[in-house]
Amino acid sequence: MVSIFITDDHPLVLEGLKNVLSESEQCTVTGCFGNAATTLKALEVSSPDVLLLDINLPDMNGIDLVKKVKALSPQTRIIALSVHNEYAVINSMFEEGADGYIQKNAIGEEIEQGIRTVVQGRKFLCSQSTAIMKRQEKDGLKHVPKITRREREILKHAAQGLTTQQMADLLFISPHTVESHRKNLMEKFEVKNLASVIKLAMEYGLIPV
Amino acid sequence: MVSIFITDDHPLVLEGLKNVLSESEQCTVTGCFGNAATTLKALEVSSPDVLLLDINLPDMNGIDLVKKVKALSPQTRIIALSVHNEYAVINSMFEEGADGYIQKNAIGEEIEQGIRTVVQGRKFLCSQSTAIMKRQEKDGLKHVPKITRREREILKHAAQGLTTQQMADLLFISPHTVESHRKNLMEKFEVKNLASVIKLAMEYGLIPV
DNA sequence: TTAGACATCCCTATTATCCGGTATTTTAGA
DNA sequence: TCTAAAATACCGGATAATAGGGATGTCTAA
Repeated sequence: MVSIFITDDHPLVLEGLKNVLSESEQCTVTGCFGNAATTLKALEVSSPDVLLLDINLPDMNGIDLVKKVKALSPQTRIIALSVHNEYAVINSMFEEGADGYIQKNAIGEEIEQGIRTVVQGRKFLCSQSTAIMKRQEKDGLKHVPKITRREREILKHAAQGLTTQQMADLLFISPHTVESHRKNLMEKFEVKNLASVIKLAMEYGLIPV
Repeated sequence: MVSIFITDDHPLVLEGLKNVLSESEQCTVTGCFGNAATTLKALEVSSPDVLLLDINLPDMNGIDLVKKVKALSPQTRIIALSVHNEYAVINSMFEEGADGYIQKNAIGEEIEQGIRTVVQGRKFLCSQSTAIMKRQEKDGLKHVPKITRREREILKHAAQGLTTQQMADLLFISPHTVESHRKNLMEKFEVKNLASVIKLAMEYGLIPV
């Protein structure tokens, strides 16, 4: 019997997952959580075989969460669930220790198949994500950029429409410094202007809404 | 007995909704759809009492879809489902004829409550959205801006990082024209630079991923 | 058929952004 | 612990975007 934790902030998805898995003979859902904090707390006391993990939770970003989960419970296989389907996100997830990646618009059977695959110690990708991985191997970012605290701050304010001068005044630093951070952001995202940085950062869930 | 159509591109959510509603004595799900096209086709031949409608479908934006549904089946009450929770989106939905708005992280009971409310001819808002509506009444946009085809095109290319000159070359128009469209976009979104236009447009689902 | 929206084009300041650097302070690894 | 790397901060010149005007032909829905 495969024990399973499910973490998702949408009760409806949680309901759907429980429903799908209840039909399976080999699985048993031993825990359901709505955010990162309760999931991590639960992992301190018990380790399921598989964790179905929504990587767009309100209280932590997916990459950091996967890392923490692996540290707490190394033997637990992690299947990342996401509405997004981007090469960089998928790649980063696997680098951090995820064992599977399934898009949320996948059908129930793929979830079961994913669970079977990861408990055997193999990696799993849903069909749509497999397609993306094949197609986008050349263009686009390879990973979700790791940005610093200060850069995240600049990013947030820039997305709100603040100018360099306004950010400088707000953070008590020189406008040149703000420009420097912005430049680094553009380099990390491999684009030529801040508008596309913001687009990518939003797709990657790096800008809190 | 209240007949219900459900439209959502995530099978798991569909599963969760069906599950929640199957427990209710008064409701019966008479149709499930995964996109706008099949939903509209079904509405041509039958009209449910209530349509639970995900407004972030792959093939049509929510505002246009609600308008089309109302035109096809005026007596059907529409409850919009969305992961987003923005004043402008909610407001625009109601203007287009929606009867309810429920965030996808709502619990099952709120869905049932919403259905009961709209069949009585009243409007329904889930608790989180009610909070947003109260809080953000003053600042921010009142509606999702209606943008033209050309503006949408400029928006898309700008989000990809193209400069004015590059867009002009691509679309065989003068750079002045591109600047004009961009200026109009900033006016419609009531912001002072294109970066925040892109942020808002993404939040509103106006930029195809 | 006629107003209104749309798409197009133009001008001039002003301002912000982008780019190529460098310097100082933290952080983390050997 | 010491050192290398990363993060943070700063500068000046070139380029691009924004503000705030205005104008014209076309298409479209009332």
